[in-house]
Amino acid sequence: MENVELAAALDEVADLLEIQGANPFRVRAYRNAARFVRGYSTPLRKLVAEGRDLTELPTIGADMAKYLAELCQTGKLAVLEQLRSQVPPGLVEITQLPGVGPKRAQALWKELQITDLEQLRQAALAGRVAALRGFGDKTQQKILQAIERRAGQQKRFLLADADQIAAALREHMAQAPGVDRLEMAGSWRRRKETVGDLDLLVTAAEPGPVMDHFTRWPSVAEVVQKGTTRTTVRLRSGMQVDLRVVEPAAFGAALCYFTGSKEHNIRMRQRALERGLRISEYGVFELLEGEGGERREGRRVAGATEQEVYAAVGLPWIPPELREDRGELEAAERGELPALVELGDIRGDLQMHTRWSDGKNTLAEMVAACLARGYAYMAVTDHSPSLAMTGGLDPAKLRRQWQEIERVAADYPKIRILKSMEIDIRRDGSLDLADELLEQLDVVLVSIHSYLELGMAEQTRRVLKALEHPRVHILAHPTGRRLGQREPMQLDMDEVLHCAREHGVAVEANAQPERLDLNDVHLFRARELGVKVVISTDAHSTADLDLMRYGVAQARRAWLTPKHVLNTLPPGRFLQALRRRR
DNA sequence: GCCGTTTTCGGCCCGACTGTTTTCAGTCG
Repeated sequence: MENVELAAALDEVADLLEIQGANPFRVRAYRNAARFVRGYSTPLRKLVAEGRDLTELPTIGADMAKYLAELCQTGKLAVLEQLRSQVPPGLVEITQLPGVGPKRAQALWKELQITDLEQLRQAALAGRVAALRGFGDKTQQKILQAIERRAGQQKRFLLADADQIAAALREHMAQAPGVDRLEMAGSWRRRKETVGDLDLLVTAAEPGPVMDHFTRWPSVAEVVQKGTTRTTVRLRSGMQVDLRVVEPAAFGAALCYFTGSKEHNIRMRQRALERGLRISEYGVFELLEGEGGERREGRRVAGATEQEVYAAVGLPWIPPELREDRGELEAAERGELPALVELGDIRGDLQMHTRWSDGKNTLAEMVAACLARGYAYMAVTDHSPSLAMTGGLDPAKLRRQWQEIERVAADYPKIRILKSMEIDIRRDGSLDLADELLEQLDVVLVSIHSYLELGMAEQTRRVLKALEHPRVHILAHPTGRRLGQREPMQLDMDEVLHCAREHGVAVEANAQPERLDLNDVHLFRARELGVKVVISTDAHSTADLDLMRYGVAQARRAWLTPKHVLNTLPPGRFLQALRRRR
């Protein structure tokens, strides 16, 4: 059982306990554990198999350790089975409706015997929901609307799509009356692979006109709520946007607060309390002891900038990509925050396609585009023959491509064009190109495009076999996932990463917005194990070369510095490092 | 249920908005 599955089980326990009305702190304990497990880079099943003491991990106490071991060893969790028999699982879906939380879900269940969305819809249509205590006509109406459009509203957006909406929003809001500063916060700023909503933060003398300007944006489909400090709208695209207006003296505190993550903020506030301070979106305040021992807020000691807020609790500024409570506060405390890799550090792109296979641009166009981006080298990685539908290159065609590479190279002496190929890993783990040709390539990139649904054992063996081939340099988009479209392959990633390290093979951080493969958690694990990483765009056009920033963003979320990323090296050292096998 | 130079009990982050209420609970981020 993989970490994400363990986390899902713990989250479901939390959901069901919450509907039961359990102690909220107990519920939180399950959620904290689930969140930790989901983001933890080492598979817990391995630690369990080794008999390690899981209670040494944060958020895991005696009970959680027992449950995790049970899940790893049996695939089941008795506590969860029991809860499912006590609480109808359909209620969980009901709590996911906006405006319906555990309390109302429980009322619907106990008072009206409602256990799923369809029953709720019927009850609401019949007007029985509005009659419940704590509900009313408006709530009933909202519930109905939420059920009707449920499919559209749950989705998360690819980071690249969110970027487009964010840019348009920024342009509109920059023209709002009296707007001074304007920043996008939230998971967008932390560069998460998908974004659920956008948080826009502005400073303005008067909030009213700014809120009005915001709700008049043509892309707005519905104003969800509107106040003097916060307004929420839903766009025609389905994206929800929150606008907050704050005073300049609180801008940094608000930016921290709305950037999150929630867990990072909680740790920051706890840290503040330990120092006799209180952090809110309005600033960092002294806490004074009142007459009766109660604590009241004193003067504001920080708030205008993020740097100030962190400094107030004795920390350096922490890059947004790290704010996930994955050890960044501790690292900041020790003065060991990583100097994260930046787009400008990248010296070459190592996966791209041309018209020789399924790319849209010619080789010469791709070379000129790479040069324009300041790269010192690039790898031309058209597909191998078995991917017929992409126009994969057979040996004869490959040799003709080499001739063209040599011709084009003569015209572009400032960039090194590396002969390469994205070679398909066949079902049995063998490679879709003869050894004799592999030997003539500068860079050998391998990846899987077929039989994605094999079981974990077989799929893992297949990849390991490919990595053991002495000519292989890079494993591209290792899990094959496509966000929102295709689940990752069943793959024992820890085995794969260990094997990659053993054989000196680099793993790719594919920058395609719907791939981002490996993801941040796997890249973090690669870094821990000392596996080499390359960041590549997998470009199919010159424009795609600009996707590099999405790969870099995920690498940053994985704490990678330039020294972890091979394609930050100059050409000579890059090739040396790439070919160093162990 | 977790956690501890405020340790084995008693805490556990903070504020805005809405709707249903007559002073606040529920939900959300």
